Amino acid sequence: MKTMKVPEATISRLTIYSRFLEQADAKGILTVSSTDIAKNVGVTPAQVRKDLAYFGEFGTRGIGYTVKDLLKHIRKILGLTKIWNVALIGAGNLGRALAHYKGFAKRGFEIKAIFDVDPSKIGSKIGNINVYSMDELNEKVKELDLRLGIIAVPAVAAQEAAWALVKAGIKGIINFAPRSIIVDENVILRRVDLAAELEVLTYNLQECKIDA
Amino acid sequence: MKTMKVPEATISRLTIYSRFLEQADAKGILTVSSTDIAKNVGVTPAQVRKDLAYFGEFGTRGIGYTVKDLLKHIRKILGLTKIWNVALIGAGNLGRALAHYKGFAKRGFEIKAIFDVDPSKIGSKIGNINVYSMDELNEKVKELDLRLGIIAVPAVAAQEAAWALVKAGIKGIINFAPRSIIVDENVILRRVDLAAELEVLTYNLQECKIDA
DNA sequence: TAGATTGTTAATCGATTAACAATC
DNA sequence: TAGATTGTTAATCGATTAACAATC
Repeated sequence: MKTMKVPEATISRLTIYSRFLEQADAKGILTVSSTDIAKNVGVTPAQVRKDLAYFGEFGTRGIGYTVKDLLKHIRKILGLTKIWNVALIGAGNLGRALAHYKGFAKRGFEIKAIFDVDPSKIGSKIGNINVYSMDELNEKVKELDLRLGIIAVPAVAAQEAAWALVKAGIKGIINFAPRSIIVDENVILRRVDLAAELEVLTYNLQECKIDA
Repeated sequence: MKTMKVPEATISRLTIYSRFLEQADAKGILTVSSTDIAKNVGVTPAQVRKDLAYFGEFGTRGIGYTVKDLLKHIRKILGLTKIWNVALIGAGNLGRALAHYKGFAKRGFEIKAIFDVDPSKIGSKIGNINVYSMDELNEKVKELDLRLGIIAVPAVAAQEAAWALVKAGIKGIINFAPRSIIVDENVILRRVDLAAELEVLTYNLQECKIDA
């Protein structure tokens, strides 16, 4: 293994491999080959081995990978060995759903506080998470050790929410609002545009004339 | 313009460009340059022009692009000139949120029916959308002209939901469950893994030692 | 040992960027 | 005309794939 720049796509795939490994582990499978992983997640075996090779040698030639070991290594690589506390901005429909979503906690992400500008929501609870005023963001980030931010506000409010998060010291943000936002360059920003996913489908469907 | 394979990434960027153009149009801006677009969405101007060049010549040298025209062209390219009816599988928290999410309807995607296996949910409504039994999927797909499917069920049920959608004739599917699924090769499948997005953040945060 | 599978290199493939003639 | 900006080509960059020696 030589140290070199790891493609972003490799990181995304590592999370996908880890999903498969969790399933395999749950089924009691002890060992998997790169081909097993590849078949399940829809990539080539070479791709799997290359992705892992950026970080070390985790397998045994002739045998494959020990499921539990590889899972542990990938979790370490992704920084998932501890709990990450999350600030959620926006207590609307999407925000409420994300607050309830079990998949986060299952992977070590805990939404510890929700923030909104709507006075009728401030002071309420979603599940057992408090909804605070945006004015309390700085304070709560420190108090609750919030490290990540999720923006689930309307498009017009997205940039402001991002600035507030950055100002409060949050270094990793996911933006669910359908608008491009900018942040300091030492902050990691990812965009999830739900409608955009559907739009890629419609492009492909009409392209293939399936729909003509 | 020569006809050649269009990268998937180009399609995703077109949706992002269209978001910016909508904002610009709302502000009354008549013309934008590739540099304007690029700055806003975080790519290079050459990238913008290349992406558009796959589909035609939409600009005027020395001037730029007419906002309304370019928006219309991109919508046409993406197949957004008509309404797409959507089947949503799963009436849990995530499903409920997606059912309420305004961003879909705003872009011509209408969730017309929700399906679940839970008898306590079947027959109820989420917003004004009926929740049906999975047994009714085939029938409703025809009756309501459903073209796209969204899978928002637990991981263990995802593959079964996918098969049901494919069997019902759905040709484009978005999978929100954190599990890889397979579909017929004439079906377009996209995966949205919410926790995976956070995991890419945590990788980057520990990588940069911001967090050491 | 023979069969299987890794880790790694080199070759291929594809996407992005830079540059510039065309032209408004 | 001079300045601006497109459309497009060629060059660069990066990621994927194929192949195979290493080795269990």
